[in-house]
Amino acid sequence: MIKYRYFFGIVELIETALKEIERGISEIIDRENLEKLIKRFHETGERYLVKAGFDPTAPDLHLGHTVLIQKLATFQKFGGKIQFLIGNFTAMIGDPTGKSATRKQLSEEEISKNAETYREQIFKILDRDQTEVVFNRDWLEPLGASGMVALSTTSTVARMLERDDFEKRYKGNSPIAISEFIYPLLQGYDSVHLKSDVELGGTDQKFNLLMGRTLQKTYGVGKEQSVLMMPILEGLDGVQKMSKSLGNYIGVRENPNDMFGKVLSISDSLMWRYYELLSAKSLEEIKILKSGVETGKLHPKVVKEELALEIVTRFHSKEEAHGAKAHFDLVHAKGEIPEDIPEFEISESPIWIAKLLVEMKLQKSTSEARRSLKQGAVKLDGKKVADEQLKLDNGEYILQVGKRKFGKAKINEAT
RNA sequence: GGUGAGAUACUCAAGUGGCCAACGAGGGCAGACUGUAAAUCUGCUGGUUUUUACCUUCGAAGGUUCGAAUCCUUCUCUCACCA
Repeated sequence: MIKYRYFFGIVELIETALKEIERGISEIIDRENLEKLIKRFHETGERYLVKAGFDPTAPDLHLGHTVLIQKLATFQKFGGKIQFLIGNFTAMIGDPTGKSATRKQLSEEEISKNAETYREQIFKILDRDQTEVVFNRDWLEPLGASGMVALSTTSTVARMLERDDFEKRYKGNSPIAISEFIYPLLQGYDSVHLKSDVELGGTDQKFNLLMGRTLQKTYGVGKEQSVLMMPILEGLDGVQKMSKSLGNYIGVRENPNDMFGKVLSISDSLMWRYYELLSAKSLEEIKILKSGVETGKLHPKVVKEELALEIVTRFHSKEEAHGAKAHFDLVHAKGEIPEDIPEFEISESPIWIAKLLVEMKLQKSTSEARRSLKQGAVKLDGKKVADEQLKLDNGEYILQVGKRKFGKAKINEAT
């Protein structure tokens, strides 16, 4: 970046940086501060500190997280040094944001295990040299009870109740744990300790992010962080946010076939949202695709496939992405049976088909299996099963429930 | 600490002695139509080696009754108001 200094004026450089950084964001607080930081970088080469925190509440990162991580990568290009904060302390409390109920607490082992995988995964996107991975237990634990009390005097219950989700729960007679009040304070204190210049988070984090500014002021850090909020990526259902606990997510470590299939299963309208927040394509290119679909020149499915290819390529490889597409076409478009379906050895013969489906984990209970059979949702070797009393003898069979659940059964009577 | 209200299936929410495995809505699953999209229509949505039957569920444990999600007692938890 620096070398272009000789060709462009500094004002243009700052403008370019800001434009890139602001692409797709939902809100920025204290933009002037950010501008100053970028300017300082260009003049002196001094980097500014950009913090983003993640609570290791599940073992894998998903595409929702990568929206933020990609923005961090953008910051790295424009003079930001990333403070990648793993909330191994705050995860024990559970962020109350957006929740309608108190979160379950996680055990220490779970948290540290999850934290480790986070650390591995982020460097698929981030530059290692400009990233510092920090754990908030390192300073929150030593804070101790007295430090906590001091910290909690900086805010009031009334202030906490300003928050929508708390207010709703409070009015709706749902419980709010005291620890949940502590959460924003701790997150804010992280910014005090790290002396962050910028903090990045989801829009739903606004309250917590602003707490960082407030506390930096209260504790006399000498600066107040700019706050950049990213929109929340909707999950596969298109309604609720992508989240591990809701199960509507695409994990970055999922295999290419699943990843591809999941992207293709999102609705057409949601596809544009994913393009906006996840694609490396420029806004211009996306606009062209969109108008192509609107005028009927492009089939939406083709456009969606392109998105799926891009995403799979990012986390795997180009070859694997095309392999996944081929697999998808074979299985779904042509209605054929995939080759890598789970196999089960069954040692009971003859076995009632409903029971077999449960053994193969294609159905949860024989009652459920029975219902599926009645509805004609079960296929045996590609043919619909009409007889719900059917029993199968020794042999190999391919079972299918609905469109997506497959399994191969090897029935061998125990001798 | 006192008083009052409440706890029903994945979620919300009916049901106040038998017609209750429990209305309805959302969600989910499946079928039709499609592009494994959306929208729409239809069916299902506690369990059981077999289902016009049986078993277990309405915060927990006891009790009354031929019979309880419904009545009584105790307990646990939540909320509100008061202090």
